[in-house]
Amino acid sequence: MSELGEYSALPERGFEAALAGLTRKAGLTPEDAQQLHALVCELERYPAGAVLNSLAPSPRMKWVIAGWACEMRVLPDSRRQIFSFQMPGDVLLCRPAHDACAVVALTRLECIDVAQMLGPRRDRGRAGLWAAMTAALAVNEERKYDHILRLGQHTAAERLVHLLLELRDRLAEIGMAEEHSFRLPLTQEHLADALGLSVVHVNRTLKVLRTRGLVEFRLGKVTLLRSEKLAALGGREPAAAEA
Amino acid sequence: MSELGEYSALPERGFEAALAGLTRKAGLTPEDAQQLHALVCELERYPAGAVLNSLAPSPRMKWVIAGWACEMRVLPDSRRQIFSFQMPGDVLLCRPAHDACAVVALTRLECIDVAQMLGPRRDRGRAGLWAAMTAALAVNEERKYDHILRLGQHTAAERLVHLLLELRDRLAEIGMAEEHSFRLPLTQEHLADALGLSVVHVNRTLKVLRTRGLVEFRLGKVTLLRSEKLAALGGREPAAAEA
DNA sequence: CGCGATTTTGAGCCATGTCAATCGGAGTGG
DNA sequence: CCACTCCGATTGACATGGCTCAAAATCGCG
Repeated sequence: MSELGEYSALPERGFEAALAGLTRKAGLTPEDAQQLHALVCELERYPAGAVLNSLAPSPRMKWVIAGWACEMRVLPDSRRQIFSFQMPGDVLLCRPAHDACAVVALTRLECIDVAQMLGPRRDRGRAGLWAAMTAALAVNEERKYDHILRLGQHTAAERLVHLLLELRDRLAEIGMAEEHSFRLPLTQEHLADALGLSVVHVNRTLKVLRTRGLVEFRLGKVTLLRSEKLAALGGREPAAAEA
Repeated sequence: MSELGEYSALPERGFEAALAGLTRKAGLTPEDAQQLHALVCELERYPAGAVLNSLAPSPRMKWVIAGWACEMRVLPDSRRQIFSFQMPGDVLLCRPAHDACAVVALTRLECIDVAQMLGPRRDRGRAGLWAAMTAALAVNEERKYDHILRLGQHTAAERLVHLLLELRDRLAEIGMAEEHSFRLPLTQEHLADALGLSVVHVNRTLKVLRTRGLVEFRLGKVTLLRSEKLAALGGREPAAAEA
């Protein structure tokens, strides 16, 4: 499990991104932001590949500052399904390991355990933060509808494009995407596990998209071109003619 | 959209089932149950095919007493995806129509608008009910993980069996399933839309399962035989040899 | 008894999976 | 600096699950 690129070389930068993400999802007040900033010193760090599920029976909420994580489940025959990806600004719900899914760090991960921070003093002016975290969690749930749609109705190319567009938009919201490209610390195998495809087919599909001049994906960097065509392919606009 | 069988011929029967379901999910106190019973007079009724999404911008929570519903989304090219099924005892979240998904009644449906009932008087001893409804909603969310797994990793037969086993267990919890069979007011097309398969292939797969003596599905009644084999197929047990 | 909805079946095609080999880059030890 | 190794990306050959089109066969209902 190598890391395609370093995330959060600058902690402050990571915090800004995470803050932007949470604000977008939940409308933080400046005071909330202040309080969050004060908490950064209590950062939790995990190496790539770490499993974050709580050992205790009660779930824990963690606010991601830097790095990527995912929810996944592994079947006894080693098939794997990734349910969602989390990036800075997202909130993770870490439940006991035997639960619906495991939470795994995909890169080096920095986060704050929200329950730990807010739980004990929830009523002393931190209700706003709590609500924000909950709202962020709800956004995660919303995305599951898109994911089910991808898996149930989309073709391989559509799934790939649809997911990449989602990730681009989310990264753009936290200022981690450029106009036409963004860094993606995922392996083609991760994409395959998320999209219900084989690695080989993900690769072939990427090749097709590359050939059509729509998507570049090399060295952890994704470039998306011809947004209109892509949007059509990803099912965001009424379908259009072929490229 | 014809109805395969009448649900809730006996309102009281429906209420008992719904109560059992909610209790299972949220641990109601006897007082809570009493309060719920008092609310039954304010029942909402919808015909099969009705769309329940709220017109108002705020979401509404509805407790299903009798009948089936589903969350679904229709793509511009008429592909359809069903995200979840709801039966008595489940709680529906009806959001504005342009949202992530539509909520559609699959049979005649009877339910109680929880927000309407509990919202205004939430703090007067009804907090328990509110919590129960929220807990029930969370159970719905949990099931989405299984659904994603089905769509992403399972073969047609596995998806079908896995879904039928889920529905059987849920019906059993509310006393609406017999030892080896239960009534299922769904069309093969509904199953197809939920499982990301074509109707034709659902039909063929059912035929295979029928031939193997595992599943009968006729006239809205499902019969499941040889549970061990089924469980293995549905991925509930470590895999076993062929039937 | 006829109609619309659903279920079944057949034939043929295409998307996607599997198996297996190669390639390329990054890190490691000598 | 080179040989080695590992992981991930690519590619080819081939198998097959699931889709489409189209037509019967059934069922529920008026």
